[in-house]
Amino acid sequence: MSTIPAGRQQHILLRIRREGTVTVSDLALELEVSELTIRRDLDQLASRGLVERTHGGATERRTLAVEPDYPQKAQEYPTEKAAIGSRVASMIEEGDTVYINSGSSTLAVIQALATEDKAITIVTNNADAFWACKESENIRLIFCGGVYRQRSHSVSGSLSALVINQINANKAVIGVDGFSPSAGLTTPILEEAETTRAMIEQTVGAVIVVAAANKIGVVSNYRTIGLEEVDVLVTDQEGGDIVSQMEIPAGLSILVATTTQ
Amino acid sequence: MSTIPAGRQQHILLRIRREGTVTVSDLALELEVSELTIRRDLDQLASRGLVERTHGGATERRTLAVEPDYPQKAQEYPTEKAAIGSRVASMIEEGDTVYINSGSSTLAVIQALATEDKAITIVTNNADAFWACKESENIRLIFCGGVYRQRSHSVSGSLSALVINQINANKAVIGVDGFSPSAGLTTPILEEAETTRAMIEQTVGAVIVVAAANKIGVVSNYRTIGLEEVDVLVTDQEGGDIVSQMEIPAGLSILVATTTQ
DNA sequence: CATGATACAATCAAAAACATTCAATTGTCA
DNA sequence: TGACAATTGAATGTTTTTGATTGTATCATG
Repeated sequence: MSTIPAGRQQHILLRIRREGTVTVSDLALELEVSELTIRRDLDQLASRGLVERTHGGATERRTLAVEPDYPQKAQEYPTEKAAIGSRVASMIEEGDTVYINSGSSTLAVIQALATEDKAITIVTNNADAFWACKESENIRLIFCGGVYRQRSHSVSGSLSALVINQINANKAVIGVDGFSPSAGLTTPILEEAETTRAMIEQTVGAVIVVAAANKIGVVSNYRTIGLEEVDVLVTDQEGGDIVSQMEIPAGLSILVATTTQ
Repeated sequence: MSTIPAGRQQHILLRIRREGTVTVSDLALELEVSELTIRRDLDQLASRGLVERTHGGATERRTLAVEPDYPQKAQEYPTEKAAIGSRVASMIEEGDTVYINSGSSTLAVIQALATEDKAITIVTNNADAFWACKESENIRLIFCGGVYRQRSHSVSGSLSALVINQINANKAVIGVDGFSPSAGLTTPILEEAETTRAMIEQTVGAVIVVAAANKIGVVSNYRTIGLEEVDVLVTDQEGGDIVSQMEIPAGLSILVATTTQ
């Protein structure tokens, strides 16, 4: 047992990390010093931001002081989107390189992939992908550069295309704001449309579109691609019903993700 | 048992690596020399950056050659870093385009800029910049593309350089893991060093380095640039004391950020 | 809301560790 | 052998750490 401050503090840190909290009196007994000394140790550790001081002891430091709180507003239909997400995730195999653009539906795909943690490469412009993949050891995450847009939590523009043009993927997961037989895939932001189009152009395999029911039949401002270039549409139960009454290209297959699985 | 200094110091290093901390008195007994000799050994090892000196002994040095475990390191010395952050932020003016690389110190700069919310453009590879700037209406945030590294919360590599080469900035805020008169600025990750160097090459104005005291005098694995290319070093009180005893280039000015403002 | 118990902050004196200086020892090279 | 540098340990005063003491703040009960 070290008798110097540094050794004591290291010991305290270990205990806090293992047990979550420690008390001054326990530590004083265990380390055979006065409680006053323990208090001074804890105060020092707290001033370095390594522990959080409490009355009578200390606790583990809460993660980051400011945690990103995006997910809330993005989750409008959480169960439906999660179902779509895991349905799409099941189509991605080990070794794949996948383009995934921005949007709450595609974020659900990233989250599903993150929990499965397969050895894949994700190329995305969705800024939320960072925290979604924070515990996925096997996922290689490549981020497009570009100008950040707060509203969509994503980057886009010519700088993004610069990066995308360097990378060929064998699958693309594309979220849209409008899915229509006549207008094709559409989004309300020009740069987003350009970035999405660049992704699809660099994809040699399946182009998978994810769209919940409230996007089906909708036409937004800017067109990315037509439905002819899409291989699969993954939607929810209600979306499937709407699509079944539409005229869609022959090569486009529809997958309905059921929430009760 | 070797009786020459080198052998003793080797032995000390082994013990520190195995046990985390060592005490002067233990080592003196074990190696059968006076405590004074042990202290001299530890001081030498510390000046080479191999151990961290403490009262009564020494501890493992965490900042050298080891990729930092981000969440742990992120908020060490929060007040000092916040002081450095706001000091640097005051040097950025409306209309500036600023390169900011990754690291906990530079994140503090971004946070300070985010609260001031001036009309500036930030170009960064730090993934935490997204949530840091989430309420800053006037800041234009451009993100470098590239491969994401979880440990440092940043992207780097050739894809980042691709984006950086398109953008000229008039200021650069650079965080480092090592600041040394002889070795210059150094970091433990090759790609980070390359990305940082690319940023500096694209900067026509002031290059501002931020480094807390525990980085001063430290040499890490990969060199980014020499001190001759740095215009300003912003550090904390303790760091200022250390730098004042170093030989630094004439063109490099030192700014000390005080916490008691 | 009062009250005892506990934890805390502030101050001070003793002990430990430290920096500094100087002399003694060792090893090396001319 | 003798000069020289490197290394080591002793002696000095200084700084840091520690625990005792005192009074104050906070907590958990009735």
